[in-house]
Amino acid sequence: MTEQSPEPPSTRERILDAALNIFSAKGFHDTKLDEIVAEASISKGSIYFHFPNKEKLFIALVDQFADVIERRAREAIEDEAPGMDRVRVALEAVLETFAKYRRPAKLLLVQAVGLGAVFERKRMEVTDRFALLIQTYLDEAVADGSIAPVNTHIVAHAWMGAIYSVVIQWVYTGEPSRDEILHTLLPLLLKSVGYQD
Amino acid sequence: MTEQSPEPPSTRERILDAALNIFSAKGFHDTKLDEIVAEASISKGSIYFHFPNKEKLFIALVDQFADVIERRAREAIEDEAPGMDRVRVALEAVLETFAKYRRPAKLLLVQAVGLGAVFERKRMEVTDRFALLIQTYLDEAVADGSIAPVNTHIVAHAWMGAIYSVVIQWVYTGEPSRDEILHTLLPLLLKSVGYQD
DNA sequence: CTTACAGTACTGACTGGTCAGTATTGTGAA
DNA sequence: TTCACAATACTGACCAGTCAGTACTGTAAG
Repeated sequence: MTEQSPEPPSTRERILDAALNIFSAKGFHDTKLDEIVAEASISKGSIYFHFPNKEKLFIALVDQFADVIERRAREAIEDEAPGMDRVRVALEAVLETFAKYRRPAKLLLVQAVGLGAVFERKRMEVTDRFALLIQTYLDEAVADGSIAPVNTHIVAHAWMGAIYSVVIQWVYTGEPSRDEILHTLLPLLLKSVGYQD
Repeated sequence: MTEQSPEPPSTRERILDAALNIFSAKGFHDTKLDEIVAEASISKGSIYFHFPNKEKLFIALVDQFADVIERRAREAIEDEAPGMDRVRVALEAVLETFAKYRRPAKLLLVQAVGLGAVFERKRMEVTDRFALLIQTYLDEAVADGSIAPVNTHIVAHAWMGAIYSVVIQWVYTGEPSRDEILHTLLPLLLKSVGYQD
């Protein structure tokens, strides 16, 4: 994730890196802290120095990636005028980001689901955050007449699910390709609210 | 699920019932077999008489509900002529079924995700099964000219994700209502491939 | 009909491996 | 010598899975 460091990565970063690798591959419960210790070539004590427990370590990774996604989307629309173009570039940015980070994508979209109540809340928080982001821009587009009025709340969730599902499929199989996704999914979503380029 | 029995439910059924309740509420790992034992008023040994282990018990529930969904979809299209109408009634049937069975829906869409490798395979199996079903009917619709040619594989996965996402939202919050979902999501999906009633 | 044996369904106290988390000690920089 | 950080050995709660035993039903031979 953080690839600008010229200095050797800090212990904390090495833990996060290793944790990301193993959590994303095996899921939360099947990952032993001792595996992370081995992968990162650090000690168990270090993990508990930098993180209060296994759960918080996992959630730190989820938050980290959710932040990246949201930041990229916001950066992308920065110099677009309000309207449907904003929606388009935001979607492009999100899809690009997922495509670039396969492991974090799997962590967020697959491994963070179906864990107990604590994680459920986190998952809903992230989901709502993304859905609201989409909804805001959709509402803008409705307001300025780019698209016809719709229940943007449902549309936002439907879009999110569509993206998630296709990205998950890609995470597992490598298919469809990044380009195919962009060229099929993007028009599909835009058409679904009656918008054509 | 099986509501025709006049006799008291068999032990096996009581186990499945209790397991559904608890698994769907707390997830796989946070559910103790002893809780299922208490809820079903049976003994721990009984579970192991009827099921080889906890994992298989969970998967039995997943399979059970996946079968129901698929059966209802197939029944619904039975006397529709090929074309986009089949797609529409199948979607309606699936949404109705999810709406009718909230707990199994949560089990399938949330609790069956993010568990280890064994469950991953099962989840993909179910996902592919549904996606292929949708894809088949979409291909029919393309073939007979109801809609323009598209990558039906991607569309199928996108639709599934859209449905999942909205249903999950409904499972947790009760919103949007069954009717709202039908009246917003269904046109949304149909429009996404350029089809209008 | 009754006794002996067998098969099936179920019980619940017990066990043993696992693994998150802790206690303790080590170390090198300021 | 202090303090931030790291290494290691250890603990004990937890819980899936086991198994010896009970209950009940069937059945067939004497």
